[in-house]
Amino acid sequence: MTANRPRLSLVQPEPGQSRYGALAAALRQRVIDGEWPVGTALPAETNLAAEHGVALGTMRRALELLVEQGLIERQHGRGTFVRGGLSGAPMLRFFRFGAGDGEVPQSRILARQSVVASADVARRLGIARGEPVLRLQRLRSLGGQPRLFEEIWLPLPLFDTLVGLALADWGDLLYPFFVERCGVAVTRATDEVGFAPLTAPQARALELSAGHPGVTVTRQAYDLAGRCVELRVTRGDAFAFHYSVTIT
Amino acid sequence: MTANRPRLSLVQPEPGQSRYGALAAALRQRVIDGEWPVGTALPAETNLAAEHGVALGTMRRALELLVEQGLIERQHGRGTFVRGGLSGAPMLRFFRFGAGDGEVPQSRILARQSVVASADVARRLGIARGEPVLRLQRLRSLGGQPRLFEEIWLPLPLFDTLVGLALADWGDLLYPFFVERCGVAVTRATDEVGFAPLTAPQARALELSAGHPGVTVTRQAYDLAGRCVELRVTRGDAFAFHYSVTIT
DNA sequence: AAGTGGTCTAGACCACTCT
DNA sequence: GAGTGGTCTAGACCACTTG
Repeated sequence: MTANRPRLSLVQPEPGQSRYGALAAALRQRVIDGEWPVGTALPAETNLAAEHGVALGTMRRALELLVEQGLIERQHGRGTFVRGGLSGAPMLRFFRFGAGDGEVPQSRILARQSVVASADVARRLGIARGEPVLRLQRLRSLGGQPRLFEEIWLPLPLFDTLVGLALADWGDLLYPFFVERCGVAVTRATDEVGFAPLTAPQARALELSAGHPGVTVTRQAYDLAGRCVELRVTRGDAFAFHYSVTIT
Repeated sequence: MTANRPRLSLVQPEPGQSRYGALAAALRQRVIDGEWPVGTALPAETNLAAEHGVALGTMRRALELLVEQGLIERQHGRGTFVRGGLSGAPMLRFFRFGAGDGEVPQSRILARQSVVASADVARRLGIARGEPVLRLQRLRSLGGQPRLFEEIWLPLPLFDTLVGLALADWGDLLYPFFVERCGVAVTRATDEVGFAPLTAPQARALELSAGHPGVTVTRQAYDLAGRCVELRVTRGDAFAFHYSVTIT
């Protein structure tokens, strides 16, 4: 009988790269390939070190790197786990609305269409112009009061399941919903914040007057492999906007 | 003759604290106490380790902590240096002005008064209400065009030298100026961003019309020891506002 | 009690900078 | 070549979690 002992898989750092850097890259790839799904535990560090034929300290250094990058999470006495994607309602960190502080907003899809990507949308999604995308309009409310108006573009082969799904089955938070229905985990996003008066349709959706001062947050969201999987433009009342930064 | 050999100074970690954590705290205190001024080099890690009677790896861990905290900077082959305070024109990262991109704005002090701190100013500066402060109004321009209007409060025993200093001698950047004239280095700051229409005087200073959409950035700046050494409220044109964040 | 990650040691060797 | 920080090793022991 053949023992199922772990293979020795050596990692060769590229010239100028450290061994722990190469190890981190290799482990990252194995996570991307689905070897350890979100929420599951990696092998113990001693086993990983033995498997790759490096000292324990070197493997620890590699794992620390992945922790810094937000890919994994370590818990003393329990293990090393693959982190899930972004989950909260991260858009709300920009806004302060009177009552509902920390409360999850209700979501309502106002429109859904399959369209072809315009030049601008294609550029931001990193796809070719004319590729099919799913376009959504969405209104988020707190305490019955409309607060955020969103336009969302999703690349289409990837999100096919959402094209026909009954709108009642959609969740109030999109990112956990993407994981559940499409297996897409958002792990990183960039937000760009700007100021502009609201157009008439935007203002109407938010129950404000046309030309009211508005904040625009343009988000590009990426999955583990670095593909852009969502483009979202959110608009809200500029007077409800607030944001804190610490600089060092 | 007594050799000037370095004393062995043991650091006792508090219960529940790691040794490298205690070491980092001890080194931080020595920096605050002025043992190694801004820009100078700390002793080599081997010497520091020997001086504190710990292994090299432990000392390295402590130094890594201080690097993460932004206190020091390490350069391969050169040494470990105490980081200077914030220096650039960090306010400008919020704004995009047509021509002068990356250019240092001209500054003009419009008003300077010694006053007593109001309740709000005192709270934000962390001093008692009624304490003396220096209040400034300052206009920053790019290419001759006024761009930012600032109100600044400085706690007064600390900034006494600035009370009578000829306004012509002030620099275009305040933080390097604070170091030079008052020995105060700003090492950390928090910014809070919000929108509000400009009041008539604010708009006048910026050559805009009263009620024009404005951005307000409220900054509290801190020195090495964690004291708040500046409160600054900056106002500018909302249409020039832009900001990027990456979330993970 | 067994298994996990966290701390600490004592060394070797390498890569970079300055003179 | 001398001095610095960066990498890597091989081990010991501790602290936390779980069955």
